[in-house]
Amino acid sequence: MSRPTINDVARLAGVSTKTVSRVINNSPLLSVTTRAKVQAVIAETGYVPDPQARALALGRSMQVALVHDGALPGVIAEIEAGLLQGLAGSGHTLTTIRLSPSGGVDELAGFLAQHRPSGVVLDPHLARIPDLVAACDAGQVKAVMLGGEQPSPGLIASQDRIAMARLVAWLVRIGHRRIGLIAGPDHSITARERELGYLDAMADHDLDRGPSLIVAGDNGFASGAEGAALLLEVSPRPTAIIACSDEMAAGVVQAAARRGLSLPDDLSIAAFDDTPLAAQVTPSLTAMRVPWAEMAQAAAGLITERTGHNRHTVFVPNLSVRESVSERGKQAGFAAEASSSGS
Amino acid sequence: MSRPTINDVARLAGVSTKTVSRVINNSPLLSVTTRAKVQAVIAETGYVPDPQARALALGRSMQVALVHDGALPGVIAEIEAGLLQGLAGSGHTLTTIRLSPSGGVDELAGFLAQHRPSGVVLDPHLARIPDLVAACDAGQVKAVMLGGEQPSPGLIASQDRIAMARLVAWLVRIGHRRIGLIAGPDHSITARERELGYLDAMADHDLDRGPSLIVAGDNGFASGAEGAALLLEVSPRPTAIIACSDEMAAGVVQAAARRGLSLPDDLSIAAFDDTPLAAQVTPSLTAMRVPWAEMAQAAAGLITERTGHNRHTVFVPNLSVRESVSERGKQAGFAAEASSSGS
DNA sequence: TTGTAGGCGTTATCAG
DNA sequence: CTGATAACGCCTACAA
Repeated sequence: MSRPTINDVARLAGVSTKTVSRVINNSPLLSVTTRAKVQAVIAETGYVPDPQARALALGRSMQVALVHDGALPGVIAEIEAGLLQGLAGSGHTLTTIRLSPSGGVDELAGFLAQHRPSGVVLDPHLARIPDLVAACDAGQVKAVMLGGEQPSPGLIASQDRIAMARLVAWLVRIGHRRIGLIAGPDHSITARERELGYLDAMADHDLDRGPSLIVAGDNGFASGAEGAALLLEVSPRPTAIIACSDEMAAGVVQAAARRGLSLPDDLSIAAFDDTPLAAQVTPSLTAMRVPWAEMAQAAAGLITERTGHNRHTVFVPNLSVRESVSERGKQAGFAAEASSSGS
Repeated sequence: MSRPTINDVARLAGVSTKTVSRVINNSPLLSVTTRAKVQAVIAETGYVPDPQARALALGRSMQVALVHDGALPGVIAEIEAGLLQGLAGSGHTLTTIRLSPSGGVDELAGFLAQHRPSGVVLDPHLARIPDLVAACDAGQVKAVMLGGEQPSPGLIASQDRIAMARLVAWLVRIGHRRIGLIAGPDHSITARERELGYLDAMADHDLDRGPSLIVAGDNGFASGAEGAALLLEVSPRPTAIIACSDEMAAGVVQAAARRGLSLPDDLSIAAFDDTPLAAQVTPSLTAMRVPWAEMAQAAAGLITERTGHNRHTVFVPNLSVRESVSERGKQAGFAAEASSSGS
């Protein structure tokens, strides 16, 4: 026979379909005996509710949508992995949709209206986040945003600003004074916070944070290389460059190497995010690790859970020390030890 | 009012719902006038069919599932991008599911039975591909496999074996004789073909292809580094190493750099796949470019199309020349070099 | 605590 | 060519 339906189960268990339905949905008002009886039949028959039928009746499909625009594939991959793990066993399915860089709002609204997912996870680097969140609210869909400092409902926060300040402080402590920054795109919330963290810390330490030390990037590899070319021209030359993404940092490495600099002795490089890429370039990158996968997993929980338990939704990045940063001042003999090595 | 349904459209157009249904599904037997009339109403009302209801009635949901096991994230990202593009505008949605490395067959079968996607795309590096394909067939779901030499229905082929042979031939032409290989995992079809291509070409050129020149990897970064460590011990030392994935090649770079080798002068490195990673390590990797995104797009077409037009489904990789390979002088002194730079 | 009737939006069947 | 009518599998009223 084909797949059993709820009616088959009901018949076999000698109850009504609604009772079976209640068992499936963990309705609290059910006698222990009927529940057990029904569950036995379910187990026997291998019955699984049909998501399509449920979606039709409910007006809501059991899928969560990951929305991104194709930027920072490494971060997206981490998020996807985290979501997949967080969703496993919840009966939810992961659907990925890619917004065209422009006019994504209508696309998203259309998708929501048509597919009515139970939740949406927004890539932290997405432009126009506020509009997108609004679209989700309008569509009665739980939206979860990843990244951002302020803990708020529907936000899995990461303290990037504080983390960046700590990174700078650490560089200062090991002797760096001229520290350049390759920032991310303005529209990215996390990119802005990282830049603010840099400014905070440079001010705290009373260091030069003039515009010549800050160049704009778009989080991509090429813009990292271009940014490095710019920063390596300023004089006095920075002894360290922080890039706001792993890809840009990889670009800095390549640009520096092509100019004949020896890394990390002539230039220290620090990255942010710490996706697998950070450990895979040479020299491996010291990077602030943003736990994207864990954050995504938490996001999955937020969407899945019936209760709006806003438990542990603030994450704090921590430093992965690798090879790309060296001490400054004394002799650069202290080869950085790989405290945490990637896969 | 809420979203218009097919009935609203029917009423407004003064026809039956079935007629509207026929319009939506491009049924050939429809008078031009009624079709036009209905389409006008559809345009006015902004009617969009409900995928859930359609899925329930059809017993098949308009989604295609990308199945992978988490290995080679770079390749998966490319495939995902290609699918997203190929699916755009087709009304299909992309669902990603991750199989646990073991026992994935049951997982997949369960998913198919429950969600009845219109198609499944299988990651080329997945173990147990045959079982998975069988599961798809059993579930009446179109399965498309990416990679593999033999063009066959449901296969988007890539001539990896030939491409690898060409890569080797090219290395030989520019002076390399001792060429090591870091192979991929046995269970991967593409990995096997790449290894065969290497053996073909080495035999053609009558070069040493003894077991000491071939080490097994798992496509991951770490295994590339480990493989390199092994290959750099054999004597005479290889002047070039081919890694069967970008990640492994990146590992070779790191391992070589840590031993103080200068790249590409002391060692040439070639990669396979040519995901973004290949261009982002330093030195940038010369790599055989496998057009995963295009292949995935073709896969999407195969699933989407009503007709089984097996058009252009064989792809051929081509070489991206970058920095990691250098010509080898005719004054072949591998022996001298091997002894001079032994760790 | 459990059952009955009806509807969610679409498609297929089978007449006209 | 077109249109009633019955599924598809589940869920939410409303009763009992």
